[in-house]
Amino acid sequence: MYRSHPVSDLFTSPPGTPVTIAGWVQTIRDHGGLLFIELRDRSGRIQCVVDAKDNRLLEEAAKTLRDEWVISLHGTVGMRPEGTVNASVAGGDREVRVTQLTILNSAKTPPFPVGTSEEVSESLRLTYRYLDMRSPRLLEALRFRSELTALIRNHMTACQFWEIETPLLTRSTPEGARDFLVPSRLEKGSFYALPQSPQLFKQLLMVGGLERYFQIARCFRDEDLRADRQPEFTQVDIEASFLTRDKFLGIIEELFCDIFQKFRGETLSRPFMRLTYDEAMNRYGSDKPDLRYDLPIVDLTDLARNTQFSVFTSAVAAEEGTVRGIRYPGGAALSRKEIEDLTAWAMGQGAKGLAWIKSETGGLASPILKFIPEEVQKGVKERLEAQPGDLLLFIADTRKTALRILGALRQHVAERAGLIDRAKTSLFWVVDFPLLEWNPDEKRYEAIHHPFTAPHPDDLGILSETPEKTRSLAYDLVLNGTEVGGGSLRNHELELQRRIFDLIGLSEEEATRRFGFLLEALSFGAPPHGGMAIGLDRLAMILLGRDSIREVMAFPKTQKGSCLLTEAPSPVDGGQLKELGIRLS
RNA sequence: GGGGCCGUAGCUCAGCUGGUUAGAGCGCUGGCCUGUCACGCCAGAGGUCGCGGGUUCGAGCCCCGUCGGCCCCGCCA
Repeated sequence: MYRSHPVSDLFTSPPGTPVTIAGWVQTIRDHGGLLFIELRDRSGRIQCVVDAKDNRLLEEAAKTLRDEWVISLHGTVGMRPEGTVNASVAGGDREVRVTQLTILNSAKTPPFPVGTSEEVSESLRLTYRYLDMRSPRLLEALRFRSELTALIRNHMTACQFWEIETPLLTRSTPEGARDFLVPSRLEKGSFYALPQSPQLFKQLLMVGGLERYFQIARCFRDEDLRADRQPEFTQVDIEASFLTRDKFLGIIEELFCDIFQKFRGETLSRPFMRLTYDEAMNRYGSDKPDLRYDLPIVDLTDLARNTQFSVFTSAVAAEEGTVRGIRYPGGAALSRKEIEDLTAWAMGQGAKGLAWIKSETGGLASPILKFIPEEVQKGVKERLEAQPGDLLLFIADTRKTALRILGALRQHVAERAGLIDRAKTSLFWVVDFPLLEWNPDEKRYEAIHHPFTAPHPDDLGILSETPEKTRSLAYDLVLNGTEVGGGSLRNHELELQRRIFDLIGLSEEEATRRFGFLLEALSFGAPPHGGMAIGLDRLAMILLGRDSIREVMAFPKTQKGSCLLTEAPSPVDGGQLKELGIRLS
């Protein structure tokens, strides 16, 4: 027998319990004749004692042990003598008195300290991921993720959703992200693509009458990486038939209530807040604002018109021109240099400049005040609800640019001013996204969500005349300023789907060539349906408070998409390429 | 495609204005030690300063290129 208990069970075992435990040697403290072996398994660590005066041979064997060797120990649980209790660790009040030691495997000296909190470069940890995994930090993340996945699976199954797998070898759909391609041997010159998401399949499942589907689905996108983006990642993919948008959102809300109850002990109130896209953009300059703090963006265009400040007046005179501002609580304390840095930061975001006014106990202060009439100053102060000690910041630009920069500035300011309460949860829906967006480069409309998204029924009348003003039935779920999920109701009527394809400049032949199978499916009695995809990795990352998605994946890739452990991607030998009919240029 | 930060012993780092033999702590190896828990004490080994080129009497340090890691913009329906 290798073991009778996981280590953490011993923390509550009564003294005298005979136990066999197995794991890795965390450390050995050799006092010459008396040895302490700290044994680690995935559940925890326990101190084990070997005493030469009880068993000299055992003590000699124990002396040969080294860190990270794999051993099995037999002994009895005992309480530590008075004065030797370590209150700072779990199980620090007891120890295992060893009577038998089996060496299961030796180990080379690890390239970095294993299982400690010491910081080691991430690239080294990725190269030896299996060693890094032995640390509580990574074990906790992987255990949490497993429990999260289990809860989602149980919840969805209990709600009558069926878990269905969809193909990983599928066809390329050039709309959207870049595909990873897989060459076909049987049909040389043709390629499969790895799915960016199971989007089309889940709609086909609805046409197939499955009514409620979900999947913990791996997705692949060949785009540049970020701290929260990997080339392969996991989505909780969901689709359902015969549900209105609000009914469907309710189902997702129940899932998130379950998640927050179990993992945060937090009871979320339903329904979740619904923010329209327009509200989110106008008030917070982002379609995924962090509402753990408010700090709204304020429109000052009408006031700016009545100044002699040419930056403002010329911006306002331009098409779509606007002046908007934001409060930086406590920002009046910033030095000239700090304000310059802030300006440089804003310009890095694409701002042409950053106008500012300090709100002090004595009144306002700023180099631009001389261009601003008294009553306009008063209006600005009131509208921004400026308190003494605040710094007021202004961007004059087109509406779109001004909002985007102020949205970024809002986040930046909140971080700097320490306005973000980490204990808070901000979870809400953003709804009524626009359906389409004009792409000036390609001179055509593009789907904002994806081309299967249904237009808002109230806007069907304006779809043809002003496509860009048409709202859609798309929705995003935003958690603490991160989009954790998004979806939409789909076009289940063939004619409407054809109209959308037409609007995004997809000719009938092209639409048939790419999505003919879907269009045909829609013609065979597709039910009203819609769904959503939740980013499982991101959700786990946020719930654990980690700042990188790599922290919640067992084997993540680097920013250049390589796996330092397996050294993928790698060249392949000529024979393999020949078989596939591929010649490298 | 673009911007920024980083690369010195197994690990984490220091290394001044370019100066002679590149250091520390931890780890490792050997020895001692019977209540430690970052055990302690003694001794020892350990370096392609990421790589290539250049400037210089002289480069870990300056310049150019390159490789790798991280963060960001673009990109990610």
